[in-house]
Order: sequence, then C-alpha cells, then structure tokens
Amino acid sequence: MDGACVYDEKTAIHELTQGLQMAKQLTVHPHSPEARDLLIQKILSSYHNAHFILQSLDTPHPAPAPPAPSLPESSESPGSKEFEFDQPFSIQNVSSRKRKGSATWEDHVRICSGNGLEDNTDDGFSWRKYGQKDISGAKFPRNYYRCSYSKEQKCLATKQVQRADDDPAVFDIAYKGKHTCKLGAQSASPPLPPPSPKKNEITPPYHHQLSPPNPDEMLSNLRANLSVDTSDLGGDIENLPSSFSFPSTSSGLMEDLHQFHFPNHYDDELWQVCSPFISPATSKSNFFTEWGSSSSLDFLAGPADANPNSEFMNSFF
DNA sequence: CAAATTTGACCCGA
DNA sequence: TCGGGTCAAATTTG
Repeated sequence: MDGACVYDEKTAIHELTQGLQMAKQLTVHPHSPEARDLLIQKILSSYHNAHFILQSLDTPHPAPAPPAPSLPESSESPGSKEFEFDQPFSIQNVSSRKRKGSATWEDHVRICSGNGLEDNTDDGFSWRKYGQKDISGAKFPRNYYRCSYSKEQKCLATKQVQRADDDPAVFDIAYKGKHTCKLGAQSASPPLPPPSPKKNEITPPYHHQLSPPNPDEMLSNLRANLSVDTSDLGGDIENLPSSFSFPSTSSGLMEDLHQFHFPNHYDDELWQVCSPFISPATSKSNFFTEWGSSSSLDFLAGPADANPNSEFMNSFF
C-alpha cells in the first residue's frame, strides 16, 4: 500500500533474512559454545527486530472489534487468559452452521505439510480425534479433534482439520474454543509434567520438561531441522514472508522455542514464521500460512510486554 | 489392558 | 430434508 509500509516490511524481511542466514551459519560451521550463543542471540535479535517492526506496522489498523459471537461460556479461569483465542476476524466462516451452543470457529490456519502425505498439523497441543466426516464438495473428509484433556480438565478446545481439495499437502485447520487445560497454561508458567504423555501426536510443547536439553543436543536439532523455504519470497518480496519451511522432526530446541513470547498482533505472524521452527513432536516439515485470522496461537504469547529476547534466552539456557 | 482411533448413528440448525 | 458436528460402541494400537 503505502511506501512506508513497504519499506518497513522490507526491513522486517531483511531482519528475518539475516536471522535465517545466521541460523544457516550456525548449522554449517562448528562453533565454540560462546560463538554459538552469540549467533543465537543475533538470530533472536533479528527476529525480535522484525517482530517489533511488524508490530508497529500493525498498530495503524487495530484489529476490528468483532461482534462477539456467542461463545459458549467456556471461560472459567481468568488466569488462563493467554490461551484464549481471540475473537474471530472477518474471514468467512468456514462452518457457519453450528449446533446449538457451539461456538463459531474462531481461528483458521492453513498448514502446508512438506510431503503432503502426512498430517503434520501438530500445533503443540494434544488432540484426540473424535470424528471424521465426509464433507459435501470436498475430496477429503474432515477430521474432528478435541483436546486430549477435555475430560480431565474440561478443556473445551476443539479443532477441525481438513485437507484442501486442490492441494493434498495443505491442511486447513479451524480451531474452536480455548484451551483451559493445564497443558496449555504452561506456556506461561513453569512446566509441569503432563498428566500422561500420550503417544505420538503431540508432545506437549510448552511444558514437557522444559529442562533445557544440553546445548549440543539443541544445536544438532537445529542443524538437522533448519532449512528455509524461500520460494515464497522470490518474486514477491513485498509481501510478508508468510512461510518458512523447517523440515523437522523437532524436539528439544523447538520445544524450548515455545517459550518465546510474542506480544500482540504480529505474534501470530511471527508465530507463523517460527512455528515450524517450534513445531513440536511429530512435525516433519511444513510451514504455516495463516488465513483468515490470527491469534489462535495466542496461547504462545506470553505476557504482552515481556522482552522476548531475554525471556527466551533465559529459558533457553 | 488402557488409551486412541474408527465409523455409523444420532442430533440439530438451516 | 440435508449437511455438518458429535456421540459412543467397536476396533485397533502400544
């Protein structure tokens, strides 16, 4: 739109690019622990700068106050605010139809899985599938998940996952409700051991023994996982880099990254950028692109004014 | 054997 | 009546 914005976006992209380059360096050269720390700090700094820029870009057009659709009570604990999904955005509701008492779908995320064969839709929470349905007009069935802790902790979060017709590698995910489970709440508080680490699907992200793995391990993870999908940036640099690809089977490092707190609106954006990075457990690759709105991943965002760098670094090391 | 997934039936709003 | 969302019994998996 306006030149200033473009400029800022470019700056942000530049910062992100720098961060990526440094990340690459990190993966390529053997470094002393000090040097690695330095690089990591620089990487974080770059992302932080980008985040800051994007955030400031975002302020001119504050999120429209949506006509709050009737959410089903579900809110209980004010304390778990950070897991609250923000209100909907103006995206067309994928599922306008809802049963009595069900909430509107509050967030939509599009995930492109690397090979398109697997459901790499891990988002850090532990989900249990409770249904599958063929949807008229859709090639692929829609899968319904609810939080694994829905019973134990009365967590009301649910999500729908559907493979895109035109691109089987793409999953459209709709989130509903907010996580009120402890698991989610841990993103902002000291880790607790999950009730019972379930099998594969998600190793709960924020949580799960945050006991920092040893740096070497983290580094090797980083090394193994990092790769950047820049095709997206190619001819279209004006646009925010909506996606990165970090083929990854992530674990330690990625989980630690969950501690990274992104304040405010662009959190999501940044989260999109970083999530593959952070993608827990079983994710192999992928990038997130967001469509529709934001915030579903707010649960990652911690205290709005925390300094991401220091916070992150602290938890990281 | 417990927990997760599958799948057909049921419910409900449009 | 149709289609989407959920339930719950059966089945599978670890």
